Amino acid sequence: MGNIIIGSKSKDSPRSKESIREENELIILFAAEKVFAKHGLKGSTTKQIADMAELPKSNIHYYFHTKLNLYRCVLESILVDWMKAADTFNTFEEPREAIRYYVGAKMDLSRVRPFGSKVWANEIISGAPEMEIVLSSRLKKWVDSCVSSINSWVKLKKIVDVGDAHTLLYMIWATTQHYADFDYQVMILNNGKRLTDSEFEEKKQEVIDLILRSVGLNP
Amino acid sequence: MGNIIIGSKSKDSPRSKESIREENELIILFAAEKVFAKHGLKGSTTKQIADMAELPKSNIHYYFHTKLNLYRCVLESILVDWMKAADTFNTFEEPREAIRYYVGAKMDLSRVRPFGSKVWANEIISGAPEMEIVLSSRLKKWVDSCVSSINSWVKLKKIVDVGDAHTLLYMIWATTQHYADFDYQVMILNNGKRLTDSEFEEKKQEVIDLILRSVGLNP
DNA sequence: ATGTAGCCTGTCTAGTTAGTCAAGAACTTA
DNA sequence: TAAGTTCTTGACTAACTAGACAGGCTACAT
Repeated sequence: MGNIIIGSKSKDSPRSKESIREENELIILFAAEKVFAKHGLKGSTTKQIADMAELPKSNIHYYFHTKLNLYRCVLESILVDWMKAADTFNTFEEPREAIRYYVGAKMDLSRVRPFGSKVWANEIISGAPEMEIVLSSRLKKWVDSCVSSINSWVKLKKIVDVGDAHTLLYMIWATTQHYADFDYQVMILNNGKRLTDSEFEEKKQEVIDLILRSVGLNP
Repeated sequence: MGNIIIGSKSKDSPRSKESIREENELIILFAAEKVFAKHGLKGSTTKQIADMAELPKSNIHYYFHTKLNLYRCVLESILVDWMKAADTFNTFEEPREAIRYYVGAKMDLSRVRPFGSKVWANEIISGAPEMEIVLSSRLKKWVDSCVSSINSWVKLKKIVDVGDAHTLLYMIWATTQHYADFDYQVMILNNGKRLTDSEFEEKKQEVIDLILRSVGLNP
């Protein structure tokens, strides 16, 4: 009894120090992501996070010292996933494939990790007080390379002239992240039912097609 | 001296009780919109709002009683503007004009009232605890009529088959509101400079063109 | 087995915050 | 001008919160 508890502490076999820290940090990060997504940095309390993680509040402070530090760790951990998706944009020569894969990857992220997207959304809406440097360095650099990809496609007449390439990029971000950030609204307007996996795959394809057409490509 | 103070209290001529209440409520609503946009409901303090409004904290409570009530009033006041823009969608028969005007109106709102958009974004991200009823009644009804407009355009072959009409609607919302909600990010990626009015007009046109093309219309 | 380093947690505290209240100021009306 | 109403505001309070900390516990090396 109690041997096959998955994702929980086993009371039978002792855990190594290393795995204890690793596991607890992950549990806390995951719980914090959820709570921060719902209430923002200031609106979240360490008690809420502790309850979500099913740990005493002191543990949160033991592992992450301060709420702000935990918040930054959550943002960083999300960024890792985002950057992976971002890479797909520059691994394809042809705009059709690049857009298809990038939009698909962003939609998948919205589905799999909606809380992460929400935490970032909150952070940006609040004026990115903690992530300004990331935005103006890492993100800016990636966006610049993206913009020049798009511009080269325009020059080669592979897509129509979209004007400022940022506009296209914003449309892609905004639309894909909408399914994470505003999932509650999407649910209500879907007659109160959360999108099923197959419904979501449909929407993903529709979004890809809309965006492909928006740059003059036939899906 | 002090007679021509615009938008501020004159110390010379006494104000009528009626205008005092009206003016102060507006000042507080405006200040609250700004503060709530930045910090969310829980993250904002009545002291911050009071400071923004340049009034003692007690005045906030005198006029709006509780923070939650003030928050609801802010949301309601934004909704009025949103619904006005929403109306434009159904006043045009032709999809090209309907989309052009609706997207234009939403972009203008993002420019003129970015804080309002942010407050709503925060509210939806948090699961719309205060505005659930508005979403599932007023908004749902409007969206349904929009969706049938779009579907009829598809049936009449005026636009391409976009699949679920909601997807198109979400793309329009997400993209236009991006310029309000993520204005800070937009600024950073615009080399740290806020978009000028004429730059914004350019982007507005680009967004309109992207969306028109996405449904198979030639801008 | 025994020491030590790291894990765990209940309790405490200093600081913050929403909302109250009472007393006074300003406008209104008769 | 005098009474009545509404506006204004500093001071206060009860509730909450981030974080500190001491003392106990557990793994692990020697």
